[in-house]
Amino acid sequence: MSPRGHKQNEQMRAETLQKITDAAMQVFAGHGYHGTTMKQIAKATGLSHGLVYYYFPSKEDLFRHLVDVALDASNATLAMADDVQGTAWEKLEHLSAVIVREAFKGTASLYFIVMIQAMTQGKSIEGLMDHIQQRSAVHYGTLVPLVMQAQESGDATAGDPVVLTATYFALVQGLALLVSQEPEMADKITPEMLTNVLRSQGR
Amino acid sequence: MSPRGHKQNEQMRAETLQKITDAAMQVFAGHGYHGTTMKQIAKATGLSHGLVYYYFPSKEDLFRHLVDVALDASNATLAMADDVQGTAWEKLEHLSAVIVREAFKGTASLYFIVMIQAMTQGKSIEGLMDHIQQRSAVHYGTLVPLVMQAQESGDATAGDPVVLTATYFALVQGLALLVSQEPEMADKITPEMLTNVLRSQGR
DNA sequence: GTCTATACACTGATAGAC
DNA sequence: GTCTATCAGTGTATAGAC
Repeated sequence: MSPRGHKQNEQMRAETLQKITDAAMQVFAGHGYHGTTMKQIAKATGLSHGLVYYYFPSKEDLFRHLVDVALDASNATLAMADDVQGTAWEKLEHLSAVIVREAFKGTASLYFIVMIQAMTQGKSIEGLMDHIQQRSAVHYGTLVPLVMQAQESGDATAGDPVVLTATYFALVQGLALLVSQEPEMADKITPEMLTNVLRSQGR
Repeated sequence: MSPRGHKQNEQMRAETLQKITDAAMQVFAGHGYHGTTMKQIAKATGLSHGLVYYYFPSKEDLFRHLVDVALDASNATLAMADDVQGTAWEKLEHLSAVIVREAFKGTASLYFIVMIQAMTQGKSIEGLMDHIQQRSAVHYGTLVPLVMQAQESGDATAGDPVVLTATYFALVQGLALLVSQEPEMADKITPEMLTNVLRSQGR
């Protein structure tokens, strides 16, 4: 095999992997973990049933992969918020703007649904809940300090910053769920609606 | 059979029905619709597998029943908010207080999870989504007018009242999801956190 | 009303041809 | 790498005894 042949193979493999990931995200988001069959996923990719097992050893592994994809995306978005310049409050405003602009539309919106699926039916999947909890801790690690800074400057409302951050996440997830039911809502959500849960009265 | 015998039978029947409903709510909330087996439910009630089918013709019907129980509870809570005296804003504050006090603890918290299950994996259940959408419309019917009044008096923030109401519901659902993952959060949620999404700045 | 036993369909996963 | 054929296990639902 020539090096080029190798590279082509690897690229093909990556493409197929991506195709399976996308299709699986779509199907899982619609029917949940247990409600989704490997045949459905295979059909959605246009590939054969057995081939999916060639890329993922089991349905469970495939689902775990999707959860990690979703968590990676969340991490990336949160990390980005820290990179922009400005006060803590401005960073939070920017984060909210990015979420409203990107997270509720297209494929990204499915990430939230799959995460909710995992949270509400992941009991049967060994260690999944713990995995999510651990990786979610990273989210709090980046957002809580920002909220605390915003509290010190008087922009954010008082109270336990961890609870406040959790509320912010809760609203984002709730809105994602709403949009999944009524897609036309996606365009009506504004960044202010997100920041309002953090905002101190009188500002 | 004497009339008394009849009554006793009916009461027994009602009790068994309630027992199945409660157990099913618990199990479905933990594993989702497809992830739950009728055997699990039977085991949770302590009754036999076949008996559950004597009360509910199918797993689907049982699940539909649970969804309706949850929707009834939501309706009752919202209707109660309208009954208290005071301004529209005070009614909303009262509603938030009731939700925080009751909805996130005990059995009531399972209602939210089952509703979320239904929304995120109900595609396979014929007509369920439409049913939910229709009954949810009633929720909006009672809450939107309240929000509009609160906007006119300047208590609630401006913007499409329907979207604002949807955001309120989204936060409640998101918080219910949060509490299901971290029960200790239940005691840290305050009514103000709910009303904040509606509150106009400067009040 | 309640239980046990069973029929039947489906799904996750594997084996082996190409 | 990709496909088809197949198996073992499980789940819904029913039948029939008590």
